[in-house]
Amino acid sequence: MLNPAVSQAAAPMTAAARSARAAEFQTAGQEIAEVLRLIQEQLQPQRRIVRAGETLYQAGERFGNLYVLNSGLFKLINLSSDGREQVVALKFRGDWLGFDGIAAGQYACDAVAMDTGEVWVMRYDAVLAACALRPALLRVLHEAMSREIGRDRDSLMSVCSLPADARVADFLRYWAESLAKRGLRTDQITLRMTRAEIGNYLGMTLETVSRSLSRLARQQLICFTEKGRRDVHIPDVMALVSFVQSAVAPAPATLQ
Amino acid sequence: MLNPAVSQAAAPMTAAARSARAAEFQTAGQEIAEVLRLIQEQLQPQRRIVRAGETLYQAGERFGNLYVLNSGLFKLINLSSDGREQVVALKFRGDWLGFDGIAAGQYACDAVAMDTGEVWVMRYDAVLAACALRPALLRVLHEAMSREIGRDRDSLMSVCSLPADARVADFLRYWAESLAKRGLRTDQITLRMTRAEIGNYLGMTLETVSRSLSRLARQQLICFTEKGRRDVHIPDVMALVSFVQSAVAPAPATLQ
DNA sequence: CGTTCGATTGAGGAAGATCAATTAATGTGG
DNA sequence: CCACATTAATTGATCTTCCTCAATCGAACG
Repeated sequence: MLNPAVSQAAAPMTAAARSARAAEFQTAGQEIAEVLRLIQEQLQPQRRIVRAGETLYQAGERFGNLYVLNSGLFKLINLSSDGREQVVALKFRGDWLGFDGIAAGQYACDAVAMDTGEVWVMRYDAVLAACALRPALLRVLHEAMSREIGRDRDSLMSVCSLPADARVADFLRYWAESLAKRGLRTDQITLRMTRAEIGNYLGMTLETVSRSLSRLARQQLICFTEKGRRDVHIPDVMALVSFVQSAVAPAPATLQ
Repeated sequence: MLNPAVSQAAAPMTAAARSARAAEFQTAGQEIAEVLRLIQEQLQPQRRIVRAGETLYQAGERFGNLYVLNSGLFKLINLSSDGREQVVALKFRGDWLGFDGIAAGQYACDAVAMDTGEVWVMRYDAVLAACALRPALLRVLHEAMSREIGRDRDSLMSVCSLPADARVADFLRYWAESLAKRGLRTDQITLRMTRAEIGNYLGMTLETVSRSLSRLARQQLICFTEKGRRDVHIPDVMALVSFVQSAVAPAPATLQ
């Protein structure tokens, strides 16, 4: 978009940087588990099993609950007043859902499960009451909201400043790192979105998504499993990071 | 981008819809004033005058304060790990700043004043303490965070689903409505951003911003004042809304 | 009054959208 | 389990939007 697309093999990363990143994710995974434990203890939330395609809440619906994802995967679909609709966020284990409803007293988007999962349901009032007794819980709540703000802005930056291939690469990186932070396998990703949905999320057409994935595969940054192109194997997440960087800082022209 | 650009004069809006929208903004303006009063009473924040160009906090700086804007105008500039930087949000009277710092314990962006203004400075801990005593304050805080999440997503949608001209129109509409909600004059806007900054915020080049503004002016959706092209006169905000809609729902082909 | 920075406008080119055809996966009823 | 229908994905050809490069103009400022 703004920057020239650079189609090049990615630069490698040092082993030190690699293990630092891995350690960071490991502690993050522990934190997520701790937070879930705290929520469970303090709020005794109602558990709800959702299946792929089920809607947790819908845009316009009266706000009242907050949700925490214990397992599974959600997409949030925003609708504008003029009828556009778009995937604006993805939610993984440990993420909260429903914050968007607090401001106006009604949810601003649809929360749709992309997989079977378990959601913890809590009345917002009950959360507030528990927070009043347990400051740690309030801190956790605010951290979650703050993280959501930060993530939304990162999405905006990706869409605004990266060319299509890098945007897809950054999307895969984000997905892989989200799994890594939760202690899940990161080399094999099952994309539970169609090309059209990915494109909708990233601000491009499904054809461009398909072409970008093909190009990334041709450059060995990803590979498809033998059965189906829904599963993506990422041999090295850092290579994706480097690829995005190389697209931003185009062609250093043998500078050192 | 995703949708075909439609260059047409905008459809008018009913007087009823117009006044409903105006009333909505008036009550919003009162709410903002009330919220500011509540904050002032409960927190007795330290006041700080900022001048255009001054930085309230910077990315990476240790988090500790939250801020509320009593007057003036701020931009938030996000920086990615690979060096890209982008305007990701604008802040008006009554808006909070600093939420992005809660999650990681350090701010994630630069907050830069675009105008002389007054900022209220509060320790995050002090805010939490006050919230513990006054549930209304906690509600206000959460509403502000929720609104920020919602706004960020609207930005994302605009960038992902609108062609350049509509994106600029939507930007002007957002700015005008932000002023309207605060009881300020909405027909005359002083853009305190260069074309380059606007383009950076909207994900397009400064030339495209310039051309889009020229086209909007040619269609009488905006006009420039005699002195300078920094001031934009918007004769009818609703016409901008209609223009964006017409770009989304392309050419109904004389349907009715 | 020249210098500088920002804005405008034009010409050409490139990334990505659109249209279209083909192939692969998924599902359905017999 | 297969034939068929349906939906998703890929790939190619063409067209549009917007980016890039460049020149000009205007405003602000020392």
